[in-house]
Amino acid sequence: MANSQLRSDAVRNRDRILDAARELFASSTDVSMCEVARRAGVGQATLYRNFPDHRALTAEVLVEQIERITELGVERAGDPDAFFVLLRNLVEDMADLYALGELARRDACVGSQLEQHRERIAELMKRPLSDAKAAGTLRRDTSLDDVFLVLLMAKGAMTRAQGAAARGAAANRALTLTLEGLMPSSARI
Amino acid sequence: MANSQLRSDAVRNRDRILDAARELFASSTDVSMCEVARRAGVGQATLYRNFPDHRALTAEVLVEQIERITELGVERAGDPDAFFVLLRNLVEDMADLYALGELARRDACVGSQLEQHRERIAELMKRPLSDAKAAGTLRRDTSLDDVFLVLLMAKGAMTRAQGAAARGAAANRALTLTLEGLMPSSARI
DNA sequence: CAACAAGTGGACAGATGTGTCCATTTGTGG
DNA sequence: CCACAAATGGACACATCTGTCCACTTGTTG
Repeated sequence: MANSQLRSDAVRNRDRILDAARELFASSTDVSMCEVARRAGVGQATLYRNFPDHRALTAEVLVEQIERITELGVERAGDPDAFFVLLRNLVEDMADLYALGELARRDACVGSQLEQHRERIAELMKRPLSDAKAAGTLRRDTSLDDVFLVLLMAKGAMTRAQGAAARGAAANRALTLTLEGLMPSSARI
Repeated sequence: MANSQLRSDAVRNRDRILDAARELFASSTDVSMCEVARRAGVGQATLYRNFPDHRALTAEVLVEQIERITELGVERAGDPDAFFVLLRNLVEDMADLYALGELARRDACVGSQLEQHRERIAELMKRPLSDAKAAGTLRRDTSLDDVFLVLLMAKGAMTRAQGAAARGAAANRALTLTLEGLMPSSARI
């Protein structure tokens, strides 16, 4: 590990910084580096040596989130209704770290890091998507792009909700609407 | 009018400021007062006399948008498929002034002004909503809250789209998904 | 336990944004 | 056309955030 070259206190500080960042990013989009440092109980120099700028810190926390989500997903990969389970999981994870997605979008870390995110989710959902279509539980014209659209829609649904619980509820309702639709089947085109 | 008490050049400047604000707010969420003043070709003092702070300016532009949207809607009020037409209109309007919604959410102008917005849209959609349910073109368990959820979802769908056209497309796809659902009717619960 | 390099904290410079102030300009009513 | 109040513009004081620097502290290794 690269970590083994770090002094023990340096490792501890790095972890503290990431913890603080995770906590702060979860609830608010506008967090200054100064604030992160204070919350972590370290000086600014320490923060900036570990993460050269605001973007780098965001990226690191984002990557962690991605890892967690994809790991969680891989387990269900074979499952017949994996598509729906995974989708719900993704959406719920977003509810936990709502502000982070917001942050990632604003910072230009978006370019490299978020594309990676996208790629991994695409990889994760590909099989379940075609399985669900084959099983007849999903409309045949559903595309991978639609999956991302649904994620964004769920994210939008959380906008006005306060607190992780309310966000989760809103996201779930949004997902249900998207899956089942508002029109009765008899009125469909 | 309160305007009749203003000097003619003052009126002109006020309009210029609002024009500039509208233009800038349409494309970006992060606009400084300084920038608005420069774009409008007025000094900062002029800007600040008309709108005491950032919030006041946002609110004014927001109110204008609300007026336009609701007016547009009132015309179709009687129409049998008014619900769907209005929903699509609202969503498309949001695509035009995407950043403004974002701005409104961030500024605490949300409290009073955005609640008003909500109220007016609620008033506007109430009739069409129950008409559509009565006509059988809408699921009977659809609530007014769902309408707002759909708006937020459409807004979310626009997140990654660049340019008004792309945003419009994303929003429309989102609306279609929400109305028709991703599941084939045979697979519904 | 000593010596040294790795690591640290807080002060600081520079950039950017907000809102205020006042000397000067410009419409307007008589 | 004049006098005056309304309106203006840009400088400025104040706040906040970013990222750097350096004198000092602390872990580590022999």
